[in-house]
Amino acid sequence: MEPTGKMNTPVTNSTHSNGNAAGVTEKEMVEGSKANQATIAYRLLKQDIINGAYQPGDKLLMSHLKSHYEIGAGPMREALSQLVADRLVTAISQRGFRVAEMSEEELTDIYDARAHLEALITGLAVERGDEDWEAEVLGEAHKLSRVNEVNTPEEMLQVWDRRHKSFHQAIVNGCGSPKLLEMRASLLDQAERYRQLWLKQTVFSQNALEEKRQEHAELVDALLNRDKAKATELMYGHILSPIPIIRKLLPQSIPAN
Amino acid sequence: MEPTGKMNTPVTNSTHSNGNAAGVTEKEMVEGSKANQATIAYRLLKQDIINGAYQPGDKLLMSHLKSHYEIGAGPMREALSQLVADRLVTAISQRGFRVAEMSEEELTDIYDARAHLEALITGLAVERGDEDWEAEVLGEAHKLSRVNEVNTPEEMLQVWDRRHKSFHQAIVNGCGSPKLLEMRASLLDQAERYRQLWLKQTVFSQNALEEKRQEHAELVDALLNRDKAKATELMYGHILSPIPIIRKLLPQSIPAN
DNA sequence: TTCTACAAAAATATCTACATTTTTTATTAT
DNA sequence: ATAATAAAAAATGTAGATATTTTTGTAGAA
Repeated sequence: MEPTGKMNTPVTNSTHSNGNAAGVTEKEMVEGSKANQATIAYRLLKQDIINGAYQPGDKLLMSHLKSHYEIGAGPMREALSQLVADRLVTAISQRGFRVAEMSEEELTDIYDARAHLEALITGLAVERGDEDWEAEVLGEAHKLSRVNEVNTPEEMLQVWDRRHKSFHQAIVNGCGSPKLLEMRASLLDQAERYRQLWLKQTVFSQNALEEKRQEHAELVDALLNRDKAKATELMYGHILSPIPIIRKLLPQSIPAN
Repeated sequence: MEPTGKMNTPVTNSTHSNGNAAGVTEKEMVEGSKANQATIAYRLLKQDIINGAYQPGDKLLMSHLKSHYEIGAGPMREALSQLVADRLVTAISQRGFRVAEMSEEELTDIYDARAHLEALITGLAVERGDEDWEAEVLGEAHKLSRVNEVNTPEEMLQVWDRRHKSFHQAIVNGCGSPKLLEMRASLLDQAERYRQLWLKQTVFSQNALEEKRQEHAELVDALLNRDKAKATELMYGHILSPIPIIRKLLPQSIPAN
């Protein structure tokens, strides 16, 4: 099956004019710049899978990947194995790689896990967050509430999504645990394809947007009042709320080629 | 620096006489057998890192890895990237791979995250576990309490560790969330090098062993009584308890070569 | 001397092109 | 239809080429 929709195209190693004026250490410079082929492939492919350029279950033919991304088989395999670890791709030895399937079962599990984890982390943030954390949360909440003066619907979607993510990120950043944040990030990546389905429904409905605004306001209120019980409960519900919408939109798994 | 201690040696593809008598589907057979080179490398290297065959910070020279595990650079890179995802290895582009450092900071973070997560999962298990779950927990608890009639100290260590792990696994299996279990497993892998330090101290001290027995008994009691609050609290404390011991044993990070 | 800057050499990491193995598809005979 | 076989496609692995980093050595300046 041919991939659908717009897809990433490899950039001929964006010269990335590393305006290295001064005050940048050797290490910082190097780490920021030239990634290896495997890393490039990983990023492009991950984006394309999340954005739906490939369908769940699609076979990821090495010949196609090589020519499309202009990357050799070795680095491409490296990228693919990483995506397997991320659960966005599945592999069977000697039979190659496929885009991970989506299912109602997985939807339920991911969101259940996310809700519990995000609630846990939020509770810790309430206990551990300092004034800077409060300020960040408030600031991001404000920016999110002001996503109106935007141009196209497409832009609206992207801006709202970006700020919504930042808002939640600001909240959880207070938890003080890098490991919990890593796990949360991983789960969020796994949820991303499902989230995309919900996003369109929500951002383009004044009703839904207003509802979210309300939830966020209550959340901020509980957070700043350091009401742990209320904050965790609100967060739990907030994360679970998209499930019914997504369930309706979930593509029926057609036995992919 | 030369790797220390006993280390895995590649097996010349264990012919693995696949006694495929009957009733085994094609798929089941294939998936169980021949893993590719990258997978083999991943398993061996992961074991060696966890078992301390390499020191934290050790450089993982491609030339050494290739010759020692008798695996080419391509598959080896694939394995290494996966270990980077597991946080057991770090990578810097064009400068290769190193065994991840260990630190008191990370110890604290991992155990904090583990304690919260295991408590969360235990709470869910109490709510969601069925009779089979109860039976499994009870059974594993019993087997763990009977780790006496063993031979060598080395065997004692291994048997106790294995059964202790199974006991905890039986508990969390009741939570009903594959994703939460995955995250827990990942965190457990990351904790493993720290746990090993604690294990020797515990298994070879009658005092410590008795204490653990006590904790486990209380835990089982709370679980079977479906006392969620008590079970989660006990579990939280149980997971955190090794920290002081490990902290003392933690090797001082010597700037590795 | 002692330090610094530079250049060359060596070591290392990474990638590519091709060889090999395995699976899948097509074809033919039963 | 079914099973066996051959051909094609695909996945995986290897060896060697290329690019990058690190080390070493040297000459000049302080």
